[in-house]
Amino acid sequence: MPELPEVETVRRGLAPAFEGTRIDHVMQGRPDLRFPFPERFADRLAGQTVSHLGRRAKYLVADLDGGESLIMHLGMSGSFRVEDQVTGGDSFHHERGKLAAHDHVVFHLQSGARITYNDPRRFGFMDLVETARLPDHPMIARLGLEPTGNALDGEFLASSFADKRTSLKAALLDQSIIAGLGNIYVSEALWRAGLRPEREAGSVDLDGLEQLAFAVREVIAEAIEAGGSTLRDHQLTDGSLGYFQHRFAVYDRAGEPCPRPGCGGEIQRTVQSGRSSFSCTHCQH
DNA sequence: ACAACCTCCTGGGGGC
DNA sequence: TGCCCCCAGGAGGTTG
Repeated sequence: MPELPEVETVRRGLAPAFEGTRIDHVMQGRPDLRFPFPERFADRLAGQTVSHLGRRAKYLVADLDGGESLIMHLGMSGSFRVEDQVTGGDSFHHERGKLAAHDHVVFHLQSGARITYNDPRRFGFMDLVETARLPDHPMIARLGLEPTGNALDGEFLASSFADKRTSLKAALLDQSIIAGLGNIYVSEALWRAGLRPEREAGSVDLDGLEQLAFAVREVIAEAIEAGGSTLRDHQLTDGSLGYFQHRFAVYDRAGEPCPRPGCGGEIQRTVQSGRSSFSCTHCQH
């Protein structure tokens, strides 16, 4: 699933089609994804206009002019596609209820465009909440710092990681500390900072944490710039691909030489709480 | 409170 | 070709 850079890329692709156009109607292919859709989901969206499509961590948030916000999470395998100016019988076909495999929600817009949410594994979800109560939503309320701004620095990590016995890997995946990192960018950031994923979070000194904060912000910024990473499912909303995966230093590169100049180490895959970590045996400590 | 599992679900790839 | 097992970008829930 998409991590923050992929979700931000999706947001940028969707915003021009979504914002400022009325939602004529919504087709919903099933009653639930990871969770049940909220009551009268499709009816509540019909006739509304998306005033702004934003993002918080890995969540997309579409503010509606009726005072509610639509929260969308892509889970592991969710994606959107935008089809402009749907023409002829194809559109008619869709409105009659024919959905392609794993298409779960179709937004029919007044502009004539169609936005389709597809999610094979169905770990994603959508919810509606009063915009004023968005900060209190259970999935939003506990989120930590965005890794995109100045607030994420060594001091912040020092106070967040103090006395933490858990690994750096687990601490960086904890969305209540930094919100938006996932399995790929945690491995990449730790490699850039020269820190082992298994290292106890509370054991890193301030200098190391400053390097880590810098590495997280840098890798996230570069990945957003590149349009995210395309592994299996993630594509941009127009069907094109992000290309940050070509710049992975360690992710999914077990057995390859460490790309750090002069290092000479080998990248290894380890498993922590059931998830893969990739790191260099030589230059990460 | 914390940390290490397990779980939801489908599909792709590798080994035999 | 088929089958079976493992793996996958998330994260809430349960266990100890």
